[in-house]
Amino acid sequence: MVGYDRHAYEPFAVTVDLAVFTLRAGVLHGLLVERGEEPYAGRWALPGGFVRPDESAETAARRELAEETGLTDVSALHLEQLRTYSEPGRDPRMRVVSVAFTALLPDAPEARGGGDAAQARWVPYGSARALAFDHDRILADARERVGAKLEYSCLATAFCPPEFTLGELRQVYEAVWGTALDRPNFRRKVLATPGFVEPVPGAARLTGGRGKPAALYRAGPAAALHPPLLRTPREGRPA
Amino acid sequence: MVGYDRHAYEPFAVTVDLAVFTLRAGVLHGLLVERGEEPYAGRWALPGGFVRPDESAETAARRELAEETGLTDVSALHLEQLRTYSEPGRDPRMRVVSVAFTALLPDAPEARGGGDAAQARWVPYGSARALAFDHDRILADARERVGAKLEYSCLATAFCPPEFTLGELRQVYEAVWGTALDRPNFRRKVLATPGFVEPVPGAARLTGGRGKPAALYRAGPAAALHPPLLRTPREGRPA
DNA sequence: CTCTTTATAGTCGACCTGACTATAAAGAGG
DNA sequence: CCTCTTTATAGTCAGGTCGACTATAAAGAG
Repeated sequence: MVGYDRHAYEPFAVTVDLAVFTLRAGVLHGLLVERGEEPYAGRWALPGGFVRPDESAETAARRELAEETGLTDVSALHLEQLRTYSEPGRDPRMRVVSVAFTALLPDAPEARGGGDAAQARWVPYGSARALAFDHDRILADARERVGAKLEYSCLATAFCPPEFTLGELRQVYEAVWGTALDRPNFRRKVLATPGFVEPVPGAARLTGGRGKPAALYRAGPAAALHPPLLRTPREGRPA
Repeated sequence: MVGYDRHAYEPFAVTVDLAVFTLRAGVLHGLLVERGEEPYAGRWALPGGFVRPDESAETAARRELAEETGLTDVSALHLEQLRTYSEPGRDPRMRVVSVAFTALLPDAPEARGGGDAAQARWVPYGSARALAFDHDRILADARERVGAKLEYSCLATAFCPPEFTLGELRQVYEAVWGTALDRPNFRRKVLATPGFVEPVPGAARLTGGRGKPAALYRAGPAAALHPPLLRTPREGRPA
């Protein structure tokens, strides 16, 4: 970044795009909005919008998410920069550089449209196709990144409510990776990792559906998983 | 990215910044350029510059690196997006969004200044302090990212010439991690990972300095390390 | 009451890893 | 020439991790 004044520089439009994931009934869903205007009017796209002059990209991402989806506690969700997409021609009208983010949500409030979005909807990841711009690729990149981070970080708890069972935590891995995990082994691994989860002390037990009630856990203070929980595909029902 | 036409959007300047690393005599070095103009005139900074209207950020990164350092075979080096820095005020004069890249070089040709850089120099990582703008942070983020990627990818070979010894490969890990590794264990691990390295067939043996001559290896086809080579600090001389 | 589903405890063997010993092959310096 | 140092490489050994698997407990469905 040397010599601003020697080269003429062209102004760019800078936007943020958000790949927001959640789990609904054990299936990975992404948040999409329907475009109301050209180009790609009527097509589904990732939520996002322009960065304002006084904002960082992170701030803009939280604002746009709140505006377009009606999510309230935007300050609490897990937000992480994915990468920046800058290919010329990715927007047919002008030169747009977009900083993409990945966000993870525990609960899935039915999204409402708002702001610039005609409507917003949670779509199963496998059904999110033919999005506007290069958003197919951004969404795929985001899923791959999330899958990789599950291996060596405690990111999975970001998909869970404040108190959760180990079965719910396991479903996060199974949904994102698309593989089935051995229940006892998963339990042993998670409990053996210091700071990953900690039991809810009040002997609280609860369950959603059938089966033996499960103990509740909270996310622990750890951020990284050492050693990691590796993705080793196993034949069997893909969750 | 919905509704370009409803919100006024402000133009931004978009730049690239490069954190370029290499190994010289077993020590991690970063590439810095001296700024010739205000602001931060005379201060050291990361190489980089403005993205042109017809370029992607990746293309701009390779061009700037060639211009400012005289590196010739820019197409071969390992270049990877780090993240984008967009805080308002990170440039005192205007709103600049910068896409940061990390690059790894095997050999370290003495860098020459050029383009906008008054001069370019390889600086030991520990001595690269008080850089212009937020480049201290970018450089630190880049080193941390490289260190993490050494664990679960075959990235280390990007620091090595086409043919290298396992001792040279081990020095990469030791220099970036700042820890000493057990020689026999490192060798066992690397050779046990399929596709990480493959022996140079022609019974070629060579060495640089003292000690028994070492066998030569080439980078293999693998990109990921499964299972990973974990960073487990050990007391002893920090390389 | 039985079947299904889920949670949880535990076992067993293969494999990985860290720590360590030993041997080989070069240069440095007397 | 001899010895010391340095590096490469082979191998050993014990502890730990992990995948596969069995078993038991506790709930709901029918």
